[in-house]
Amino acid sequence: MSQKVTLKQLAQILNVTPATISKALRDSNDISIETRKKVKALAAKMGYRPNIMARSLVSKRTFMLGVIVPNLQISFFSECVRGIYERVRRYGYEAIIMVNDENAENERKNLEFLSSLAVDGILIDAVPGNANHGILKDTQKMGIPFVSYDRSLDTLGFNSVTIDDEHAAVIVIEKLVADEKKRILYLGPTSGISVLKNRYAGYQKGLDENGLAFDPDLVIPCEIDQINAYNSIKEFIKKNIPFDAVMCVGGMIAYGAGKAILDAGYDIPNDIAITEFGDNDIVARLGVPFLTVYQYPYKIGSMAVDMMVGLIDNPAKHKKPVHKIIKSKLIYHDIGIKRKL
Amino acid sequence: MSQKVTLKQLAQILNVTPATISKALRDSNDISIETRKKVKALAAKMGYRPNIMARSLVSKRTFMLGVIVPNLQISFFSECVRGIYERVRRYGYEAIIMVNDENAENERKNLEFLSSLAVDGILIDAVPGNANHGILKDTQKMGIPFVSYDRSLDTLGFNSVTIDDEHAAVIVIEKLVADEKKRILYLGPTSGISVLKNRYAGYQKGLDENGLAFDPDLVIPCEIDQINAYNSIKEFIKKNIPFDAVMCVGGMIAYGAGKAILDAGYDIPNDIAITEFGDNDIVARLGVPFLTVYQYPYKIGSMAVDMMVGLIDNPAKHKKPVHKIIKSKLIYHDIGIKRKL
DNA sequence: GGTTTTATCGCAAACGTTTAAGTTTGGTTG
DNA sequence: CAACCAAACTTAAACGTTTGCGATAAAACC
Repeated sequence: MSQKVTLKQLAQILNVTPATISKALRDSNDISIETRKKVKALAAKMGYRPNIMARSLVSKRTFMLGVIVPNLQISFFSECVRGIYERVRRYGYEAIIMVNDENAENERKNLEFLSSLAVDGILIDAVPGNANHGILKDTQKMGIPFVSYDRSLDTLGFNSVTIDDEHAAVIVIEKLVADEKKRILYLGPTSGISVLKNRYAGYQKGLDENGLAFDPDLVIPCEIDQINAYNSIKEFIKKNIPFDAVMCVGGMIAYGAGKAILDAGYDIPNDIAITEFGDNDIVARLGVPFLTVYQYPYKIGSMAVDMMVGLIDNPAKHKKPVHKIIKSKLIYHDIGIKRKL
Repeated sequence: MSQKVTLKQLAQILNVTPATISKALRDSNDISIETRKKVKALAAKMGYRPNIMARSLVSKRTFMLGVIVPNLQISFFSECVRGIYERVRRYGYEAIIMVNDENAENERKNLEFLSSLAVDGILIDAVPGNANHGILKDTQKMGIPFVSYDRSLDTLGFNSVTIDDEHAAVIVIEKLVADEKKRILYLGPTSGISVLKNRYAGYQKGLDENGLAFDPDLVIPCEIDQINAYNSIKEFIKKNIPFDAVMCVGGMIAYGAGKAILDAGYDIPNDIAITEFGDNDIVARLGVPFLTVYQYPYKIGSMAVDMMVGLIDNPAKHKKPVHKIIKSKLIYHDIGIKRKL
């Protein structure tokens, strides 16, 4: 055993044709039971591993699902991925995980690779913007089905699994108001992907429903990036505009913002409360309590897989896109409270 | 454009053979410049994507590297993976990421899949135990080179990139002793993978060098699992054996142990200090200060890739296994300290 | 006993590429 | 002008599978 074992080699040893081996291994009743036994025994002994590429070339199925995820550092995403690959395996597929790092160029390469690999379907949490809409559309037309998770891609007509962002944002505001907060900052992009738009809409709706006036000065656009969030808040604090809470669109931003607030000497959450979406581990690094929207990422992932498998098995469903929305849950993290006996 | 475009189709349209298209796309100077232009233009227009499987079948190279990682929830691992895939891409490869979830059975399936995929090499952070040593050895013999990262696999003669676990553990003890800690628990497996053995050895050596007696009662075996760690500490506390610090072999364990200690009403770190390896986000969830060994996971990943590419390009290096050791850094996380102006 | 069935296997094409070797055409050389 | 050469393709085999169809022989049927 010093190079890869092939069907042909097994065939030669047993004095039959490769076809016989192939059929024997797949338990075709074209082949006698005894021959099957012999073949399987030899295959096991020689450590035979079928070549997926050769198989897929003819069978037109790879039983691989492409997964594109923004990054693996944010626990929300890694939980999604876990939901995906655990579920995928149950269906007899394998997940090919690719990271776009919130970068359209990377995502394009991911898509090109996955379509070159001829995966049976792609689960995607796409970057903001429409830079890749062309490739996405093309890839879909080539017969590769898509399901978008977390962030929906309505304009492309993909099936999707998302959360109730707008409603969740409203609930967050409600809770902040109940905590006597009155001047709530919104930190993050306000447009682009659906998630952002919905959260921003929820922010406005929440203010309205709770008798607070919308103040454009309290909306701070910033990129989805720690450093950028840090600097944005730092600059804002310099303006001396009073505020008592920051609603952040995600964990990275919440961490950067929280750090800036702490560095400025404020108390979280007494002076300024912070909230985020995703219940991300990284926010805990601040060591202060925070409010978060838990989005059941594992469930998002596994449901996206269910949807995809349905799509593959019954492409007719592709006609009308299906959108699943998962209900989120508000959580208050009491981190940093020292306990004593 | 409604199904996959192949070389053959392009050839038919341009009235040439598939071979011509293939060569044109790879800029062979077998083909005239104008033909090349025409071919490339058409390929772009039709959205042609080469079929990786067909290509790899003949070229015997996939330019894919398999990556096996214990999980993606622990930030140490996800950082390793980031180091890997970013580096891998620079070399023109793609990373196929698989998770074993610390489970030998999963890992076996991962290995079988990767070898079926005929990846050009496998980077592995293997599960404890030798359940898969057989497959690992076989897979290697079939011509797939291995590099182990984080955890080494000495007995199999794989190249490896690891950290200075033993020395790091000694430094941790040193620091704890400087903080007046005298009865230091060791929590986690003491044998199995190299990492565990080395940390345990460092624990003993550290005690010795700092004038503390080794007490087997202070060594608590437990699995690498939050719940298990929680229960282990909970049980230990019931015994009323005094202790003032816990050295945990990893983030999961540190989190479980820390929770148990807090639940029992103790103060961290004043009553009991906790330490871990990996600087994992999850420990921050406790909201208390902790001591950690930062292991430069990104560097571990990228160096493992360098090593692998070297191995692929020059298989002669396979003769004598190379072991790289990365120096770690001690960090004290001051989480949970409330700041005021 | 002739015919039909059944079991067991071989044959050969196909999947989409790559590549060494061959072919044709036209031009250059001595 | 014969001999050679380079340019620009084509041919065909190969990579490791799968699969429908055909072949053979033994068994079963009436």
